[in-house]
Amino acid sequence: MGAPKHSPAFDEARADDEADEGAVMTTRTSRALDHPAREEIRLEGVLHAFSDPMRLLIVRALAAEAEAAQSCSVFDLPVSKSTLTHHFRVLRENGVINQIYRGTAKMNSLRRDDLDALFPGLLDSVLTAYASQSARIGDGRDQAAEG
Amino acid sequence: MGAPKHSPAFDEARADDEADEGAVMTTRTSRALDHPAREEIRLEGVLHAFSDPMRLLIVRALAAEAEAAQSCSVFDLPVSKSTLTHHFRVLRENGVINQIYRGTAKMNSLRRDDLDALFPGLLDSVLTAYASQSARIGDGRDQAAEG
DNA sequence: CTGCTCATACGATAACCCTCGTACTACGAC
DNA sequence: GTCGTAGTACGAGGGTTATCGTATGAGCAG
Repeated sequence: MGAPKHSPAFDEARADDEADEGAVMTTRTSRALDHPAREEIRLEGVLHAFSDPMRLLIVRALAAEAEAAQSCSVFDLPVSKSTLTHHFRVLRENGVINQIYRGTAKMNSLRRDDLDALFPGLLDSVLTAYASQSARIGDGRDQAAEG
Repeated sequence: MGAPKHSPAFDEARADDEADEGAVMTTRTSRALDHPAREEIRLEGVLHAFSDPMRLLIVRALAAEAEAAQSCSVFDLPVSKSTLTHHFRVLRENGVINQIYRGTAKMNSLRRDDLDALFPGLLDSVLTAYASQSARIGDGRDQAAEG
């Protein structure tokens, strides 16, 4: 699989678009994260990102709160923080999510516009399919009682 | 990936043909291949099966000739026979395709009914997305000349 | 400044995947 | 029976992934 390797190149901080009228504006989102451009997103990469149960969980949670980005820590997943960081990175590098720093937190949101533009219906199909499957067999979180 | 591990005692299908117990034997395809039942098909597995370029090629070819199953050898893929067998197995074990023996040949067909029933729209989304992406950047087969 | 929290980086480990070549079996034709 | 064709099994290689623990850096509250 020719997944994109981790490139050490970092873009300059161009996160100064949010004009802050507040008094406190010491430092805001100085670190930048590199996301693939819309044209760079590959179907295989997106499908690979979707093919992990943990990441499917994340995507579903993100889709449920599409209007508001969420920090990495609001997810109640049975993995360590390191693993979570890994999964978020996979999702970001494959163009599935957008991550921006906001103070110490990092807010995540689905790149719905890009995915819908590139692969119409795909994200919805996957989300619907996942919901349907979770209803059938549970998703390993709180559906443990199926007998 | 935490999805289905490969058990060491998995490939028992060939010895389990049970043809002697009054089987009708209308055809000589005594070798049986184990496919997951519809309820056994997992979304992660299907997405994983789709997340490989070679398998995407196979799925597209199968979808193009949906009415007729095709043997493994009609695919003109730049991989060895062993690798092809591997990919077909992944597709079969994840519920994407159906394989039946027909003499020395093995006919492959998409499990469209099952996939559509379980995950409505997913297969079409993937096929459409793949066609669209192939038109954009080529898939290494027939879109090589874009200039 | 010190401490705290969020998240990353860095190894490290174990498992997995894609690819291959070679040897083998199953089926049909001669 | 012998041969050829279609596909598998086995075992290996090289690379990737998922998971973890621990150490580190960035930002905020005292």
